[in-house]
Amino acid sequence: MTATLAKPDTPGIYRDLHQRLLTAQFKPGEKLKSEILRKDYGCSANTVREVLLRLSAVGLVTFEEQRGFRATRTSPERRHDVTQFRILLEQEGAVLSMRHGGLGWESQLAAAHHKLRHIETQIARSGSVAPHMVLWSDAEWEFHDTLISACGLSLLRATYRTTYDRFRQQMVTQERDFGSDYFRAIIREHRTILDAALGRDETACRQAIYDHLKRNFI
Amino acid sequence: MTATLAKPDTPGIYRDLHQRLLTAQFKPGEKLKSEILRKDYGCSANTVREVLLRLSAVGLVTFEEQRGFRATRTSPERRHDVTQFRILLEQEGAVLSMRHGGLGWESQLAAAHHKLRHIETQIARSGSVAPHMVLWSDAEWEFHDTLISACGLSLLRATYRTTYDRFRQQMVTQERDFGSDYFRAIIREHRTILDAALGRDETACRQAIYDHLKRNFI
DNA sequence: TTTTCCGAAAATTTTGAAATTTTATTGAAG
DNA sequence: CTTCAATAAAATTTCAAAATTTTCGGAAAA
Repeated sequence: MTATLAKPDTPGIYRDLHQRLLTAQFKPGEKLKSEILRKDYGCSANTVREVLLRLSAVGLVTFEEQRGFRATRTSPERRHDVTQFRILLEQEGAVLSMRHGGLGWESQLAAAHHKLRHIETQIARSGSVAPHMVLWSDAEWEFHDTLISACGLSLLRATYRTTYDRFRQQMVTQERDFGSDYFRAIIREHRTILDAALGRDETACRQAIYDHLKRNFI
Repeated sequence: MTATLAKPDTPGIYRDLHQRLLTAQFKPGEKLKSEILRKDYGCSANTVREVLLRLSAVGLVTFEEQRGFRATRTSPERRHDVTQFRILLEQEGAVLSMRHGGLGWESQLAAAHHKLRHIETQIARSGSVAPHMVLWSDAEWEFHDTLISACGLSLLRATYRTTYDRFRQQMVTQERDFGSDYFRAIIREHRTILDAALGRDETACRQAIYDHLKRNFI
């Protein structure tokens, strides 16, 4: 994979490393040596350093002065932390969206949910996630992002983005059963969130978001 | 000021620039040219770049691909955004602290408030903030940070730190009356927050935090 | 007058290598 | 056999300069 990029294209290197970190192509805590990555991408060590510095800004990479970069470690504590914070941001963002969002928001949310549901149904039927993984990832993100998109706070939304990515990074290494049953449950949960949001039921929406994510820290 | 630092000490440069950004020593939107800063600190352009990259990660500096760095702009919209987000994080953090915090937390909060109150009283008496500015800044931060310190979510606390700094950056440029009346009001507000927190009154605490910050976006 | 297009100057990004620091290895002493 | 120090190797950080891109100014065309 990791196609050798034509020219020292920093944004491209960033995207590629970002993707690799979110799909567990580095073991948690694994050292990210600029010398190695330099060869992977055919650029200088400094360019790699710059990208790693940016990735450490969003928490996917851990930086320690004078001792380089590592893929951020995973642990039950981190998973708990990132999950709880994600719940908090998503709940508050969703509630604000329900207050401020208009018909446009409702439509976008319904659209995002429709697409997500379609993909998840396919996965549940086929029983295997792998061939749909990228598609599903994008659709899942779009649904959750749309949910909070009308909150009116760009900082909340930006923080949610990085938190969502950290969440993914923590979970992708977790070996769990992603079979049909899992996805059938997920489908129900997304539907419940959608209904609560469109019904402007704040308490129900908070609960639905919690229920959707609680399996990740119990 | 900006003492010429002995050796290429990146953390020191970071702290100094951080401080300068929070005390409005750069105009909002002002270009931060590595060539200039390079001479200020007697280091290479690359070291400056690295520091600016890190500052852009916490939002104090704005980075645009191929067109360098600027002190983050201020605007009514940004002030609104950062204030609302700060309120949200502080309210949630405080409520969680009130649920999880024990006697240790109560003591620390009381201590932080005592120190803050002492400094604010001096300022209100003397009528001028300037000579106490650094002291007050530190004490104010410590009080608000302690308030949320028992929330149990390190990500919330870390996000609050950067949000608090962004808030400061947005506000320092605002020419307002920081006379005795202002500080007498602030003293009351901090006291109200303290009482609500120690009394474990979640609704009152939420309200007190809101009242403390609402002047910044109305 | 306004717009567009060149070329010069300025600024940013990237490089390759030197300087510094950390980590690993080896061997002597307890 | 373990502990510690000295040294060698490896990795990170910094530098100064080259390569690239943007910005600025003025002339030509509309």
